[in-house]
Amino acid sequence: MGSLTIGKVAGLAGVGVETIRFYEREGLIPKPPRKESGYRQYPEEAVVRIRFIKRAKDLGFSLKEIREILSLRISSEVTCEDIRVRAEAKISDIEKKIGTLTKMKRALTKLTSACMGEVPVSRCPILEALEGEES
Amino acid sequence: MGSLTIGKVAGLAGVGVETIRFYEREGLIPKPPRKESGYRQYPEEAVVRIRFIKRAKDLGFSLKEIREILSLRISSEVTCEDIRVRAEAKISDIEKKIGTLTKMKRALTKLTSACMGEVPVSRCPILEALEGEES
DNA sequence: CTTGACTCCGTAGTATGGTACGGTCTTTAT
DNA sequence: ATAAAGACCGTACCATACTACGGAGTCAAG
Repeated sequence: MGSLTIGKVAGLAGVGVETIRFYEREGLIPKPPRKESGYRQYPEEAVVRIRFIKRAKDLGFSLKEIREILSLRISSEVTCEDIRVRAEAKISDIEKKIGTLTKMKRALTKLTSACMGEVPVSRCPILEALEGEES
Repeated sequence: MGSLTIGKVAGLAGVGVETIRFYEREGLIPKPPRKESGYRQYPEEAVVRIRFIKRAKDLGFSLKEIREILSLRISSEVTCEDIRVRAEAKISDIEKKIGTLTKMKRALTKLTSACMGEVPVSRCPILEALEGEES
């Protein structure tokens, strides 16, 4: 108990076994301890971590960025100042994404109301909603 | 005037010329009219559309999904009902993304406060903040 | 009226993020 | 005790989204 095989972790996290081995090679998850047989033994936390990776990927973060985000933790090797600066940079990335998504949502909502017959649409509201933006 | 070369569009949209030709092949942007020489002539709207594609990509939408979003417009070929249904599905995707980003942001903010010396952090707040979630 | 920057096209190559294969060893359920 | 299911490994393959190449034609500034 308190230790899962790779297949269990994969099932719980909703990914394939090969994906977990891939993430291990890529340094996104720590190498777990092994049994004498060589089988990997994961703590339950591994599931949480893999689910996090999955979500972050859906949000447009690359594995490289995710690795960076995951490495943001307090340790003796990095200064707090350094962590703060990097975390703040990620926060601002995230805020930008939220802002753009909010605009897209408003545009789509406008489209649905137009479809309810409330407004005649001359141009594409999806494109209009994002006009005049700097990336 | 009112018509741009592919290079101009690329510059204004912040992508390469080859990317635009690629998007055209993939059906993400309409085929523009040509001069007798064969040169593409883009309306200024093309820039807006390409910038939209760029942003949507950053937010984790695939080109396939972006093509779908961009095809959501009122025309004689699709019923309003159909558009409404598809737009609402996209809206709910977007809301989910916003929700997850908001959680990530809160987690990172917590991390920065911890770094300001306010709280001692025992476990990783980034992972904790997303615990117990279903995708 | 030349010359350098830009366009055309098809095809090939690259980076990212997996996914599959296949042969061998381990675990587990009957 | 045995067989099916699952794990091990390296390597190869795949889809997505570009990016580069090369040879030829076009445009526009001096």
